[in-house]
Amino acid sequence: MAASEGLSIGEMAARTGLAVSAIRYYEDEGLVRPWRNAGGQRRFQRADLRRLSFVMIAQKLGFSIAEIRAEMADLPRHRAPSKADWSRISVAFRARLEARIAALTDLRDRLDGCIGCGCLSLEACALYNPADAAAARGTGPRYLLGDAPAAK
Amino acid sequence: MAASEGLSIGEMAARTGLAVSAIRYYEDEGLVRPWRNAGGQRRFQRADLRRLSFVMIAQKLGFSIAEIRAEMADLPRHRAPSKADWSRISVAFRARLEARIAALTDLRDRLDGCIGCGCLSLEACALYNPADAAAARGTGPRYLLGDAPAAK
DNA sequence: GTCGGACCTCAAGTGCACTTGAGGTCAAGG
DNA sequence: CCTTGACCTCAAGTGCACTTGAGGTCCGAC
Repeated sequence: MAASEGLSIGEMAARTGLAVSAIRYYEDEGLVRPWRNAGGQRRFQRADLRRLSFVMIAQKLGFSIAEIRAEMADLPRHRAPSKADWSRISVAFRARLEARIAALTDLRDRLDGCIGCGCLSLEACALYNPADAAAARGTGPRYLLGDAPAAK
Repeated sequence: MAASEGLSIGEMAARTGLAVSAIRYYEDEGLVRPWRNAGGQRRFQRADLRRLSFVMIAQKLGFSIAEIRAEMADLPRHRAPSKADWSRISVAFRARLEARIAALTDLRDRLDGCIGCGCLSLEACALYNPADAAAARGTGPRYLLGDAPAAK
């Protein structure tokens, strides 16, 4: 039971609540980088629990995998991230979060004056202009609240 | 140019900023119900501009088509909805919106104490429990912030 | 040593919200 | 009357975030 043993994918799944298949998918997406044991099975660092947790939270907040990958790019690849590393991420993340909350609140405040009144015939309503920008972004489901998905 | 002429799908697209194909899709989904002219082309009421606008805003807020359909179910099907109809919807909608904002704010407040500290090893962190509920909901992309998709 | 469960890969399927394409019909201006 | 562009239907494709399945390997307990 040396510290170098690492956690199996099943243990990771049990501890995070993620499906095993989801964790493998996240590996494909570059969000975690387990090593392999002699038999070819994945072994995870304890710190990877945090990485996956971060992924889960960010997902819940509406960030795409690409965005999350970008957000986590600042974490050290091969060593367990320190408390300071996570704090740095947290600051950037919090800013995005604040922006999202502000956008929602703003929308809510305009909604009262907008949906109830006659301006929903649009042309003049400030609510739609941001939507137009999103509409120009091609196929697939749109990203929420106008945040551009992080490229590549 | 009698009032009974109605708007073509192209006009609707131009006025809402939606793609023509998206409007047809929304019809398939039951979000608008245009009638057909002699030649089989769709004709829309002016009030449908509002319906589509509502769809666009709700989409931006992260509601699924099914949820939006449920939300709009209270609107009169065959007559142009009155200001009172829209206000009713708006109230319900605003409540969902408030809940979403509250969830985000709450999450943000916990994030500071959570991501920066050691608790992201989870097991005890209040952030994950809601996520577990979402994980039980089967295939496909998860809905944001724990709102259940409207059934049917 | 053998058995079952956990693990592996790779390909294909799923759900949502659309878009694109093929192959045609309709309507308004010249 | 004829053309051109807007419109029609229906089937298939797309991107994201996964899951499911087939077919096989590994490992820990008995």
